[in-house]
Amino acid sequence: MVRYGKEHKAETRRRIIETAGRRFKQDGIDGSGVSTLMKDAGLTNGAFYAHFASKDDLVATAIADQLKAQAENVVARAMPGRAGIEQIVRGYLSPQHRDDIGDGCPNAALLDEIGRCGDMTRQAYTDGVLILIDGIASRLAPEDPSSARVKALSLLGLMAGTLQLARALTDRQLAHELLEQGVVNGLALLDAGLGM
Amino acid sequence: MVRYGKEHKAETRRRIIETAGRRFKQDGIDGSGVSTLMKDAGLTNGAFYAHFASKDDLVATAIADQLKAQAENVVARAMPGRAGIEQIVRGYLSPQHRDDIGDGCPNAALLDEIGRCGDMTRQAYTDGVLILIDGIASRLAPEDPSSARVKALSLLGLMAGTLQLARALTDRQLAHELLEQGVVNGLALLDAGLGM
DNA sequence: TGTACATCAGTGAACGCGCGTTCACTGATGTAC
DNA sequence: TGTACATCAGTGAACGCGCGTTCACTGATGTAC
Repeated sequence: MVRYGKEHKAETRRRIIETAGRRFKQDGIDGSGVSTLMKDAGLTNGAFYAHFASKDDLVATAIADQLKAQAENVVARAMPGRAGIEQIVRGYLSPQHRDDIGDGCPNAALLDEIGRCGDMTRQAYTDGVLILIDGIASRLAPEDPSSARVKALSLLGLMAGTLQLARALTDRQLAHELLEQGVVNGLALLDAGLGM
Repeated sequence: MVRYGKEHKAETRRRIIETAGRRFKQDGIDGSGVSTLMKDAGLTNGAFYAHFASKDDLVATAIADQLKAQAENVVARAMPGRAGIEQIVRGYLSPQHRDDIGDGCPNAALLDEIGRCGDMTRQAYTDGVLILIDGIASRLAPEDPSSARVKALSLLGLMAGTLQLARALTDRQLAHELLEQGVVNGLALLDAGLGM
């Protein structure tokens, strides 16, 4: 059953990182045990430490991976220019995204837990979020993306907080209205930047 | 040592709820064990179930209490009218609030974890957040507060997400710029509502 | 080509520990007579 | 006023369980001769 070679091991590691990313988003970091994470990847708990130094190591790695995937699959694939950001905002603050935590944004799923993590994880998060943000900033100000970094970051904060709030509310109708208001707010934030 | 009477027991219960609220915000819900929560209140673990049916029961109670306290101590005590909201936004998105999680906003500290909780806790949260929000809405539109509910809710989402993001970043300078941009965004959101 | 050995990804049981919860008990307070 | 008993807030040990982590072992694959 067990195949051999560096290639195979790297593939297994990748599988653990991806399934763990999904599990963390669904059940939280503290809510996901090593045995469960390994079972998700089709392995037993003992193999974990051949791939990662500790659970913290996996947490940092999985968060970095989630942000990278988001930059590549969501931000980079959106329509070019400002229209792309509008597309991103509408997709982010949609009922589908609200109801699909496992495939959704790691910021919305984990931000407050990340804030409680150690330096290593928070550094991995910071590096990852900057990559994500630069994709948005380069659409906001193509000639000078770094000037738009903070604005892009604040847009992410708005979106993540709004989605978290929509997920926490038991009143579906109110949550829906909140998401619509969030789109309005997000787009207004963009327009305020045209003269920057 | 142990005093007697319904009065005393209610006082003890109150102390548990308050210290637990602080501990949850600092270490997370999953990160706070019953023994630790009771030790915080100066008691031993065994007494817990004389006050609460389960940990979930305390979680729901503490979250409701936190939101009520925020409505009373922050929102209700701010300056009257729109100036009060501006005061709230600036205080919320300040470095002091970023660095004081224990005394800070329960939304910023716990929102994504609340989203993963059961119906009972999320219902308690929803009820509590509506009280908090109504205090803001009645400043936004004194003649018809319910029309401004969603807008007030979206302002809370913006503020909570921005503060979480500022807490998660290891780059203090960037976090500071984010908070300042968050204030700009929050105030712009208010102004967009004047013609409503 | 065949055989002996080295490599190593993954298994599964075990470690000490803290979790949420239960319960027999303590001892101070309040009540009855 | 004094004594006997009832009440009950809180103690602290114990329950089964899952946590993160360790490690002796398995068995398929690759290498040497």
